[in-house]
Amino acid sequence: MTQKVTIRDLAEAAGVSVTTVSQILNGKGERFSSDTQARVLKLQKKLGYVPDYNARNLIMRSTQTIGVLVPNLANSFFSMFIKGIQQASQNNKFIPIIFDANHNQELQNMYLEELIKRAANGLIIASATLDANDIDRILTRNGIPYLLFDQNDAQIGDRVWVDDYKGGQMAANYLLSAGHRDIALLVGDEITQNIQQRINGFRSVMAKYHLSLTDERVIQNKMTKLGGYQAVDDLIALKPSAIFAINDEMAIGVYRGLQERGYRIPEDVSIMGYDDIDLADFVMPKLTTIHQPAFEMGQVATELLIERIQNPRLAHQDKQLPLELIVRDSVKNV
Amino acid sequence: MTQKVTIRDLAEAAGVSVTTVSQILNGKGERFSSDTQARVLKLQKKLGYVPDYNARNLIMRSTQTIGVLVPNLANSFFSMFIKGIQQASQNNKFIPIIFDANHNQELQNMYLEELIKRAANGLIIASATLDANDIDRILTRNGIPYLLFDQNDAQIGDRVWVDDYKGGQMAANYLLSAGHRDIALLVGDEITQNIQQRINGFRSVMAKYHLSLTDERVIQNKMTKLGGYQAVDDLIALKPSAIFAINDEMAIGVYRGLQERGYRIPEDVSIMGYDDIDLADFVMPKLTTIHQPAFEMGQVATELLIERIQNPRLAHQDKQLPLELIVRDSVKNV
DNA sequence: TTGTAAGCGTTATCAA
DNA sequence: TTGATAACGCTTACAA
Repeated sequence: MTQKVTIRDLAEAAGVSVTTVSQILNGKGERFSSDTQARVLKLQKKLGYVPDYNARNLIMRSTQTIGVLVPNLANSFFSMFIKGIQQASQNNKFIPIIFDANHNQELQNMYLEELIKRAANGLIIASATLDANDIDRILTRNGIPYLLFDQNDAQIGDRVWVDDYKGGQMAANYLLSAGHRDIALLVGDEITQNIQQRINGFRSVMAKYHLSLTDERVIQNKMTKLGGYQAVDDLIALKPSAIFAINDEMAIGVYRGLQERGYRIPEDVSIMGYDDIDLADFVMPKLTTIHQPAFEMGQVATELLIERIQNPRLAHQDKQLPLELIVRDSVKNV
Repeated sequence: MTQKVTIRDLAEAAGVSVTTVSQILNGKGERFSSDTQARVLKLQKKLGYVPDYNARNLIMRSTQTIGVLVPNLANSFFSMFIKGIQQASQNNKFIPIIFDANHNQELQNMYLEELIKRAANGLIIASATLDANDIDRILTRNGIPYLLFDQNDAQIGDRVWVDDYKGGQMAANYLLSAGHRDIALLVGDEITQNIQQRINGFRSVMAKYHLSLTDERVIQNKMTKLGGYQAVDDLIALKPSAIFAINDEMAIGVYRGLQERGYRIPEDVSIMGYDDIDLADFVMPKLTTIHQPAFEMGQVATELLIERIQNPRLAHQDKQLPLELIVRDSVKNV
């Protein structure tokens, strides 16, 4: 339908060989007479010749593509993460292909395979539903470097990370120093490694205060606004003075559930989130939370991955980014 | 680094020819003994063989790819739109490549070119910064079908749309029948064709009430939460009893600005949005808005495009989807 | 029931 | 200065 003009047509029209055309068009044509060069270039324009992408890649073995798998595009954390990826990719002349696995394992497998098929030069996988060892097996076998993120087993491969343990501690310290003792924890239904760390960090500080977070004070639900909303009855039953939601999306769901039931935030119950999505600054009251540098994480992940692609023998890369406590208005001193 | 597993490796391992492997893996292997078939399939899994995309496309001449250009991934409307695209693509065995043009014309041109290079079979362009005629020229010359969305000139090519004029009317009717007369309008800084329609529809109803929306009652800013927030001083200066924000993102920014200044919604000023993003249901008070079926729009756009790809001679396609007034709590009767 | 061999459009090697 | 020719990994007539 498109591109009927091949390099052969062009060569013929110019009365030279395909080698000549190829070399000239790829900037390796200094050795040819300027006459020939001019002729080829001119005819390329005239015939509208565009090298066939597939044929080219077949031999070049580089698609300048990285694949990206996220669990949910609609989560602001991931849209920021993706924007970071796009930015860094662009700077390095790579193209990111993005898939939303929709928290669905089957879909994720399908996309993973699709990305391998399309000869992505590297992958960023920010999705927890696949087993890290499975990923490693299939990708390593295909010689594709990758970077796991938010994963069950982040030890494999390069790594960009934040200290979730410390993040959990920061949250706990803030709540406890504000005087809260009756704390409930709201987490997702998939406890990934990094989130487990958050929980552990949180618990460690509680322990220092000789408080314990028993299992019945830990509520699980989907890691979305709706999940947070649906967890509200469970949370209320615990009569907490403060709730730590494991991400901002859930926290915002909790807002709605509490407010619908007439609870005031933070007068009746304090809320603390995690992520610092753009929205956290736009809800009422503004959400106190732990800032994760999502955009920067996307950038750095991409940069590490591209370095790895360009130099596979590189030593293990590991980059940590800082977390930050963002105090807003959703936690009250008691 | 491990070498990529080729069809030859697999054939060798199975003790058969590459033809056999190729046929079996492409579902044309009935003629081979079930023993052979089983062996090949099993070894494929074991070796993790994935056909080379470039080599395959080189022969098959179809990338099964559609390109997608959106102005801003972080806007929930577009994340939903994309989810619809992904869903429909998946059903039709296509893969969407998604780019966030970030409201940046240069970036958009770059991505457009990239998509052509990569031989995308079709494009969905939901981004207003390119001139529709430019797009048409470039894409038509390359024989790539496309579908414009949210564009300046939606007449070209296939079309999936909602009746924005009517949407504007619905919003106005609701505000006016709630008794509001001092209305301010908040719009984006790029007035695309569809948004102009919204405004026109809104104005037409005002006119019926013998009210006019003078230009100084129309405030412009970026179509983001932050843009809405930044517009608040301008809005307040107009002392409106109600504000119609041209999208929900902006409405939510207005919420914050008003609430920070001590205004109560809807007691002191009513707000009406447009889009019905997931968030609209989670802010306080819940946002009254016009529902656009973003997910479905993505689905339908994709289906139309794929039909067009598979049958280029098809007559002009045009599909309209319904809007709906969603009454929540941000507009008060006066 | 299976295999041989000819391409697809490109770039890279090496000889002329 | 140039050009044959051999890959690249795959699908598909056509043979066997």
